[in-house]
Amino acid sequence: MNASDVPRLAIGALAERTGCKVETIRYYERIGILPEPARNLGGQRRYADWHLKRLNFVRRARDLGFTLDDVRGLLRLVDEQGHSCAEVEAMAHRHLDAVRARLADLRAMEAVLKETVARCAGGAVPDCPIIEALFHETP
Amino acid sequence: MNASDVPRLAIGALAERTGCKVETIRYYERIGILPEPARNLGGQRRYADWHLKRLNFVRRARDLGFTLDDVRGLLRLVDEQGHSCAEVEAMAHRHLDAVRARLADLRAMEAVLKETVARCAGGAVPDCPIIEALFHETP
DNA sequence: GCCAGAACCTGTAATCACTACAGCTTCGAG
DNA sequence: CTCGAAGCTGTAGTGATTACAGGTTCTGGC
Repeated sequence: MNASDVPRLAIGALAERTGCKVETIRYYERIGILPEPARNLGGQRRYADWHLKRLNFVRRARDLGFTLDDVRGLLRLVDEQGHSCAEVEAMAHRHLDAVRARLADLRAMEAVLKETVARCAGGAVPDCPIIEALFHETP
Repeated sequence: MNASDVPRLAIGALAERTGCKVETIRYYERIGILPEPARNLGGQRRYADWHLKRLNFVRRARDLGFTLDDVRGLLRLVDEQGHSCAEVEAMAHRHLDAVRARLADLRAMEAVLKETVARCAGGAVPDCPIIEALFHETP
């Protein structure tokens, strides 16, 4: 048995080391993102080092905005044999495109909000330019 | 009775004119965002022009990223007497800050993704730099 | 006036990615 | 041995829709 296969981390310790919440870890197990760990005699989860690595992988991918379904795909590419790096690159590139689309949306939102807020003079609501804009402007 | 109070629009027509889906309109009614319209003899919803205006307001605010709770707040400011424009401006400004924070997040994500994807050479998965990055890089 | 099919009705469940709770058991330090 | 922290399972709630299922009503052509 490899040293990294020895189950020793309790779920709280794993949470602390990965920045995930305990509930999230159990959730990932339930939906098949994180494999079931060993249990001690009392029935509590005990994680090995490879669980730690895998969960960190998941968390980093999530931080970069990949969906859990994306993560499932990435993990499958990691686990199975015979996939080319190009498949990973394609997934990442699709995701990058999605991020850029969202960025464009947000930039447009920011511009409109900034412009609208700037017009506000602090008068009464009936004449508020922000309200007016929402009522009348067609985007 | 004012002309804009005459109930005449069916829900489908309202959906078409606002860009909302029919189900969304019924949902807004259920959660109290859009007041209950009149019904015809057969029990179908018939909307007046002010419903159209109000729903357009909601849709524009949502397009700018306000939550439905924000929208409720904005509508309250519009409906009630005695609120100052400054309250609206404060809400909009808070929202603008949130949008800018999200923009910063996304820009960071974009940078990491771009850099990571660029390192990919198309080899086999075990050596894929994207996978490596996810496994090993600490953000 | 009749009929087909489109539009509408209600109520409920699914989505996504968690988060929170209730009510219990187990662990580990003193 | 005791006690509080940490863990367990199962379920329900979040936000903002969307998607049914299974029924009723409307509308345009004949």
